[in-house]
Amino acid sequence: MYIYDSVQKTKRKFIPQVQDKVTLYVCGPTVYDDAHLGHAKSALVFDLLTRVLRANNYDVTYARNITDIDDKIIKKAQEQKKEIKEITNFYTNAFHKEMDAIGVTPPSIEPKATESLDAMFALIQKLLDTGHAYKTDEGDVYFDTASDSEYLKLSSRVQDDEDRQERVESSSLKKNPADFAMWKSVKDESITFTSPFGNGRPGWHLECSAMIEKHLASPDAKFAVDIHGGGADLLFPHHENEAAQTRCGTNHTLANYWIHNGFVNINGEKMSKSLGNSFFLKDALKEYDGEVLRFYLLSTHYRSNFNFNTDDLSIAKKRLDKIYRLKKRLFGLAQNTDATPFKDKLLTALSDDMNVSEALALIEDMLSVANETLDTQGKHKVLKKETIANLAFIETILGFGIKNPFEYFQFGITTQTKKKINQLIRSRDEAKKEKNFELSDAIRDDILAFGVSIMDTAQGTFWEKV
RNA sequence: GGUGCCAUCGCCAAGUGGUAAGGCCGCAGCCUGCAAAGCUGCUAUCCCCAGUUCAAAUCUGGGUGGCACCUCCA
Repeated sequence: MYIYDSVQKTKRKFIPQVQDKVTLYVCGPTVYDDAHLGHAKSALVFDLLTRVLRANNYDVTYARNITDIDDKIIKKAQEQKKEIKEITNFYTNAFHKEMDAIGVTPPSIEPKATESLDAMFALIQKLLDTGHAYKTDEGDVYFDTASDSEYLKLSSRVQDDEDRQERVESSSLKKNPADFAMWKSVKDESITFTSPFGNGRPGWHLECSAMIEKHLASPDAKFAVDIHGGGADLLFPHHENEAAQTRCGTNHTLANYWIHNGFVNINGEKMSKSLGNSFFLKDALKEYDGEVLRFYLLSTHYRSNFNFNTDDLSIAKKRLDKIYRLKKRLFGLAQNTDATPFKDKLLTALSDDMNVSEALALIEDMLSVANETLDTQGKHKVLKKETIANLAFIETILGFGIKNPFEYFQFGITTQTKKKINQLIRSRDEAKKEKNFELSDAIRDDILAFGVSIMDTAQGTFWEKV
């Protein structure tokens, strides 16, 4: 297994701290709004990573947090005159539902900020005790970046105070403009949490360090986790600050390997909440099967920037269709999980920093060989058995082809329409039997008008949503 | 202004020192009553310039053109 480490900027052989066991932590969503395609991409990348690790026989503990304390959540709660919990529960549930729709396996642990306050308090206290943090007269607690000689090494940055001072609204009470809040005191009426440091709420970066310490880190481990991941924009300041807190407040370095996934752009522009061009996952799921979105978002290497457009999405559908068509040809045959050369090659490709492009090329080749053999030697039992094992492995490791192949091709078609289509197909079959091709072709046009295509096979006539 | 990433066929996209994967589209053919699906065949020397090397898309230097981060962000 090889992983590109985005901090060392090189591909490294993956060696976990404890043999056969992997700890993985990924920064999850702040639950104040619907998930967009970028959230989907990130979740898919780390879903694939855990699948590949598990296929390599690693016992993976995968934690992805839910940030349910945040200024934006509080703001939304106040605007809508709702309890914070009401907001966070709603979006957490929506997130889970949408992740399920694109085939993302739930993480092993899903810690929430609201359930990790004790761990956060402990970390703040430790950093105060060791002189890495200080409390201001206003009641805020800041991390003292000057006390950490390693600060900014993670993101390979150089300190640029002058610039930062201009750009960041800096509190005069901070010792250094780069210092970041771990605890923000709150004086107004907004919802606050009680802490040994007064009422207020935690800084964003704190929760990840605290949760990792609480749920994943072994007491004497050199690294708190084997792998830490998230979107490329999190490297600075979020991960830099997390790393500083863990380095100074615990006896380990935060992570051995860092993985940062690239962005999803729309029309060449970064999709972001502030730009207002977000494509929400829930909207995409109305138009497309979740698995098509999964295939599309995973079809480009995880580190590349990804330019979303519907043309490429429909190409992704065509490619996924091919997997399902082969499944249709083998429908109803006994499952098996035999070892095959194809499975070895696929695992090797994906174990090389998740080379999905190579994996897809291998799949295309496997599909061609299987289809060709089925065309010419329909009773080739060995080929059928092997192909079924191959398809099952594609399902397990990539999550492609998990549905009933007939239902897959009926996405978005209502029961009523299905009935009508089936009636028309029966009429057409009769016309064909009577060699009345003029009539049968006319009926076919009627069927095509429903936005489906039909195909005559030895097993009968089938239709597919285009 | 600082830091970093990228530039491969009409489009999407691997490959990162050994002589250009795959997909879409297109063309030709097989199959089909005709289609659809499936199958077969065909289509690039890698942004520009210079250098290193027996050998470079892959390394180095210089251009040009995109993009990202430096502020909440997956």
